[in-house]
Amino acid sequence: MQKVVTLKDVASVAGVSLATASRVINGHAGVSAQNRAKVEEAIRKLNYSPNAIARSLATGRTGTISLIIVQEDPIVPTTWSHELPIIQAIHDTVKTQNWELQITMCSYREFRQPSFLPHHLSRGTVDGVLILSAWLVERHVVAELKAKGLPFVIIGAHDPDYEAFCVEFDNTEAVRSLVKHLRSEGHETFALIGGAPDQLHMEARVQGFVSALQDCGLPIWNQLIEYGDWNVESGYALMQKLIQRKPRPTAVICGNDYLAVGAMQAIAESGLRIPEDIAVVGFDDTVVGRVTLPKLTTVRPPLTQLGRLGAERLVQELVGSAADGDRRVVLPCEVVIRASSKVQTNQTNQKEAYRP
Amino acid sequence: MQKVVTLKDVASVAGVSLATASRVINGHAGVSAQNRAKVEEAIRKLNYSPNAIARSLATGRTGTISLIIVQEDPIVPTTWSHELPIIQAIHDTVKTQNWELQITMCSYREFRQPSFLPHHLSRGTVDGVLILSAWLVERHVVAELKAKGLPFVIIGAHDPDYEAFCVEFDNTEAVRSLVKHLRSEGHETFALIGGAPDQLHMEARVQGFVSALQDCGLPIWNQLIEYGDWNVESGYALMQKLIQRKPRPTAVICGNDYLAVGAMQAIAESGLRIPEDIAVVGFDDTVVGRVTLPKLTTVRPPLTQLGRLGAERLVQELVGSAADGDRRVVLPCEVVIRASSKVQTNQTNQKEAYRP
DNA sequence: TTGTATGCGTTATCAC
DNA sequence: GTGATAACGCATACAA
Repeated sequence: MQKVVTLKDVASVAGVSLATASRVINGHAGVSAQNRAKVEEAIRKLNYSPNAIARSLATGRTGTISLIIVQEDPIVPTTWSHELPIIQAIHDTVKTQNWELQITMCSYREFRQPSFLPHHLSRGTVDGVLILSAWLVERHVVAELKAKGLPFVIIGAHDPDYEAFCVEFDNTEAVRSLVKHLRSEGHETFALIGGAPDQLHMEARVQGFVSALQDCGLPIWNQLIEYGDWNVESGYALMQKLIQRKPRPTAVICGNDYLAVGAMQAIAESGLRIPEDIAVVGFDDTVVGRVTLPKLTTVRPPLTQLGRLGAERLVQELVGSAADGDRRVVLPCEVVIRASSKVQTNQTNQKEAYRP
Repeated sequence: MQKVVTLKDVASVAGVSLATASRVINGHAGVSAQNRAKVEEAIRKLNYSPNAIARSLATGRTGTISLIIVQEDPIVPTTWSHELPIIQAIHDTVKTQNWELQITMCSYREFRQPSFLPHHLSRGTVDGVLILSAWLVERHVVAELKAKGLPFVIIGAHDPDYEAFCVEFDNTEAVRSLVKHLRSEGHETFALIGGAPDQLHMEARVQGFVSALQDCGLPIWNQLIEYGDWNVESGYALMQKLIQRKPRPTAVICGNDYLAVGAMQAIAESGLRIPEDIAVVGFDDTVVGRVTLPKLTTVRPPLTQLGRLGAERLVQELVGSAADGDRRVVLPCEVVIRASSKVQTNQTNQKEAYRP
């Protein structure tokens, strides 16, 4: 337990006042080169580093950002694969800009409670907040943050009135692209299976699904939409139901790759062929979609970009350099077409580079 | 931006001194019931909550724990699936005990640099440290933390001298169990493929592999050990090499499930059967092992327990209730036997419940 | 350019 | 029981 060295020590060793030492530390102008050198020497000699707590108390700024990760309850491990690149990008961006990151995870249920935010943020230990959620961020949350004067950014979701800055990706357009692709493969009977319908991205995908079918002039009764969980088992079970339908769908869009893999298993067991009898597409481009046979057509959301943009925006807000741009940023997704939705014309079993 | 209410406001509204108000807040004895009530009333009325920063400065304690996640460089997303349950468990444990969690990720290369820890921890903003790593935590890191008087716990690794408290799981014994299982299936020629050999758990697995073969009385030349990355592509490539070997291994133990899936693809392409010609087993029990055909035998490490125990231990240390037990905790793994290593005797295609 | 003095919001140590 | 008051370590307005 080494004696903790304070600014006072530095000042006395350097033979200057506390104020001068402080000025050097903070790079303020108006210090003679001579004194500056002496202070820097003392700092090195004493191996001094400022106490961030004391500094925070004096300045009113903490230098830390709170990341609130809103999750399913109970937690679904498979959704993690979707959130991780976002979190990673947030972390890297925040750290690069010399901010600390404090992470809190909570369920959507907890997050909605009126007492959650006050309890979590009343400590005065953070300067800004990032909310990573798949659900609507309700008005009272936005109001609470605004009342506290805490800058915040919503990542992956938005608030009902689009009052807050948010960055999302375009789920609607992604599904529309999938439908278009499947349509070009000759499909006419579509189904959609997904996880919890209360999540915003699911809502957006359903919307894309419906609107795309309308655009194609396909009758509404062709819509077959089923909800379950975000996992393999759910995909399996829902697909079994779909196979019984008349007319049987020939193209199934799944809310994520796990659902899709489950669906593929159900199709294979029933003796039908993929994609000849039923085409399957997933969402998220996770590794499971690359180890199935056939490989899975899927959607690759710009997760890293999402996290980076959200974090960058918050930091800008915090340092006061935020431009007055659109409050809502919607990023496009990339559709990755593989064999599960496209009948191979040439037999070149193209090797695809592994993309994490 | 609402006016921030301080303890002074509470005291004046309650008509007592700062000290008395503080005593009530902190639940100290020696306050009259009458004054206590008045203060509590004022707190409610003003919606007061203490400023954690000021409190930290006064007490010298911050109430936050730093979690340092040491990762591959560049980051391998697949290792995340291994770390996530640990992180989740750490988070939940820490939060339940009313501590804040500050998370930092860094590469092993960064972590090793002598300047990393000082830079990261010199701010005085954390009371304790959790290190989540797959690599050896070097002496200078341990020394640095001890010098700072910061309690810390190593999760998933250890230091060279076992001076620090650490919690790991038993990789050696897990591989020994796998070998024993495969031996009982009649295998005599074993191979091991894994990721980076510098990681501690890989080292331990190799050790288990070698010792188990010795125990079985199998000649050392039968050892076939190959290293690559932790992903599907690596498993595919390494397996292709192994297939060429004479004698050809009939049982392959893979460092994780992704490697195993890649290996299975290579075996399938070569026209060999799993498990009749070559048995394959993985590690980690991730979802990919449940969507392959046949399903993958694997090892399920006690990840949640690992995180919980580590975090609990640190908290005990911080509140001074740590018992003087073993400094090293080694948790057993569970072997999950599926069709990729066991020739089915009965044709009941048993449905296994999905376990995240 | 430099130093003195005050405040940041708490806790804790005294006297009372 | 209670209330001044001195820390805690730093930043900064102000005076010099």
